[in-house]
Amino acid sequence: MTEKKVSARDCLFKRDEGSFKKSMEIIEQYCREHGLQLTPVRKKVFEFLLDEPRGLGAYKILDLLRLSGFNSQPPAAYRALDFLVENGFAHKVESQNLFVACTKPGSHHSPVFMICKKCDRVSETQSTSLDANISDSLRLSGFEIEHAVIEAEGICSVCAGSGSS
Amino acid sequence: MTEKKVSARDCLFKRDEGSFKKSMEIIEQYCREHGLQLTPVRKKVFEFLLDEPRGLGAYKILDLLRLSGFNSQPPAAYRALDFLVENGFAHKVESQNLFVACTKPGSHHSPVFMICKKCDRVSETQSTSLDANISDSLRLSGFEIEHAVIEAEGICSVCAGSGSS
DNA sequence: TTTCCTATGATATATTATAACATTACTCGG
DNA sequence: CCGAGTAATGTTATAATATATCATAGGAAA
Repeated sequence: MTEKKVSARDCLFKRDEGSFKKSMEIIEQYCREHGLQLTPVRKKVFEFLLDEPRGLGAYKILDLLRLSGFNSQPPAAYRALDFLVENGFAHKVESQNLFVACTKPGSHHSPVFMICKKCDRVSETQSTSLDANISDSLRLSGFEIEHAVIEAEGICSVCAGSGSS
Repeated sequence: MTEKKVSARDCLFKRDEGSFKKSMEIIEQYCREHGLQLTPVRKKVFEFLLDEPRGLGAYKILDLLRLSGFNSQPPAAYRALDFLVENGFAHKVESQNLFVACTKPGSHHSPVFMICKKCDRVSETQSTSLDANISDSLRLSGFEIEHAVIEAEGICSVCAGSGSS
């Protein structure tokens, strides 16, 4: 299992500074406009998520909080994540019990994820048409969708291209 | 939360005997043909799943096994579930940590679920076109799908029709 | 019979998540 | 300033979900 994957080191990468800063600024503005409190813990957790394209488990986030001086307990991490998820700043990847930063923070939507089995990167697509298609299909059967979980596991284009099957 | 849902009693229902028997016969035959051992525990777990349209958690299954005289421990339930899932007789509903019987046992596929928030029933759609659509959409972005998790939460047609919003 | 393989038993523990109640900090009306 | 109300966080405990590990049993095959 570990053998099939590239190392964490190989895979870990930072978003370019611009993208990172932009996401943070977007949610800061969104919070100001909507009267939401982007407290230090919440902001820190969002930073962690922005910084890890493979997503983070709640307890990994808890570790990171502690490393940042937050002497937190599990509920602190889950509360921050609840806040971020409820307000559309982050998503939970249900099939992996991971949390990821949203690529369109503040816009409430049902995300579509692609999870690479080789590098573990979680990519959120912008495919609203896909989302709409699913809604339409199920609505035809009389089902009213409130929320959809769509998570594809496979090999991302980068890993497929690298040929090191 | 409990208030919004119909009672377990109201929602619980048995599949008609014919459907139940048919699913069991299908997997029995499939196992014979493929040299798979449908052991008593595995068969019992599949029966439980067939009997519960709302899906069952692993520990609920463990309870049921014990009530059936199986003095089992957690690994026994998970092993039986692994067998059923691996062979396409059951699915895991990732967003709910539940297991359900497959409506097309033995045919390996990525299921599409509709989960009703009112009655908790989990329905698997037969929409291969939808599945194909998702594959196509993501493949366009260079992602090779191996497995897709598609789970819609909302209100089923029965509950929507009953009007007791 | 011995070996091998598959399944199960049994014990322990890891991982993920929440309940419940206490405390802090800030706002707002008085 | 004071006190009430609210939102967030602290704190402790525990629930719920899942797996690692090693032991045992039982049948098939050499």
